[in-house]
Amino acid sequence: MISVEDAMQQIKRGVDEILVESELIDKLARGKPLKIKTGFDPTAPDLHLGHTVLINKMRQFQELGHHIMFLIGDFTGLIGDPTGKSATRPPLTVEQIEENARSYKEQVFKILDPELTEICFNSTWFGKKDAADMIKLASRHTVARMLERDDFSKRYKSNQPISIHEFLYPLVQGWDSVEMQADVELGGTDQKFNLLVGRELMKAEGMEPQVILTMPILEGLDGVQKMSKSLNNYIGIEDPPDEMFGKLMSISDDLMWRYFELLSFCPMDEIEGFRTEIDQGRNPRDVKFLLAKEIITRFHSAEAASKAQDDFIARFARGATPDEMPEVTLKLENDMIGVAAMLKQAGLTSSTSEAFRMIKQGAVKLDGVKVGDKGHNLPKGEVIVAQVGKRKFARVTLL
RNA sequence: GGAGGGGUUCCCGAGUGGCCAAAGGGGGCAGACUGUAAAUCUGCUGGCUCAGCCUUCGGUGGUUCGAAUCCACCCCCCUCCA
Repeated sequence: MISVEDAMQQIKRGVDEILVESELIDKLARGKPLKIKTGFDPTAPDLHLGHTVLINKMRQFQELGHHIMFLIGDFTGLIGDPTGKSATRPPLTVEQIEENARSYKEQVFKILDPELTEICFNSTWFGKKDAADMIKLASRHTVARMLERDDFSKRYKSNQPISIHEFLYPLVQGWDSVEMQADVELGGTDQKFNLLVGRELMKAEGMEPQVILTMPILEGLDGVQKMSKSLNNYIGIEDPPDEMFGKLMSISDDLMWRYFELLSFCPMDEIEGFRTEIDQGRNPRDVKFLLAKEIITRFHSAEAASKAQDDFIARFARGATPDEMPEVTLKLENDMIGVAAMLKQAGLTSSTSEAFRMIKQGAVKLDGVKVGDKGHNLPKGEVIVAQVGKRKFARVTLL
């Protein structure tokens, strides 16, 4: 086993905050595997790289020999998560939760070692609690303390409603730590309050409190807002290799360093070496290649990563059309079809109007030749490669 | 329960009878420049059989030659009071 100092140095990578650091050092110094808890919603997991920041940290602990406890909050899921007051989420059924858990494993085990990961469900202990137990749990915390939480206090001050049961969620999450006897709980920075409640409850139970370790929320492809599906600035871990490659290449150089720190397993001193090389004239693009390949290797394979890079170079560095693209067959009603109608039907533009606009802007190419005439017609029987912008292609057969 | 304010195109937000498919900003898309970078600049940003036509301004009816704009009723949201 490596020294406590070395372990700490690795653990600190990318971390936002460790509370309390000295306690973590003490725990590590005992030389026994620590119980590392991380909780996830039981909602349908469609993980993107932002989620993997946390999972990567779990893996790191795993590599350091600690015991990973992957908690699925199915009990809370059965009630329905109230966060986000605009829409009350429908409670999940037991079947849905089981399905989601299966899906979680499939995705998460691309990073974690299944042999060394324990999957837990908080319904195991909360399912047995009755109303009196819950009231007792509720009595463990005060309203004033709850209002310390930033989003609660903001809502309270601005007269936004806060449902009573929302106060119960931090307590439920905290109690999970008691049941699991967690040594460390990992979470996003937005979870800090909830994680601290876990410490309080453990202390009240006479246990040694968990150390909490928060990870930053990863910025999306725009480099500013958090990575999320709804902002469409994400890279899904199930994205195809070419798409992952393209998305990773499109991030800014600044963001690349951030991604290296939080998404790569490459040692920090090596990453610092890349910085030096770029300062000395190395093309940042080539370093970005390394990042893209590492990530695609993780979620697909080394072969897929190499191929994605080759395709990328062929397509963008040399301007070739990709050899794999959607095949579309259109059945024509007449002998001819207008370009705009064809683009829409082939799914390359969302409407005919948009197709006209794209043509006007010089974004449309057929077999590599720019289309200038928006009234251009194509005869039946043609097979052409249609392109809109730099990235959208389709091989269209007109029947 | 009472008093007041508001619902406009993806979002924010102007517009208070015709010049409004609707200012401005954001976002998005495209083009130039590149490393498909970022930043910057330019253009576009409801739909269609696209120099023309059709449908939009919470909903339904009405006034008018003509309504996002005026009237009636309804629905929803917010603020203050209880």
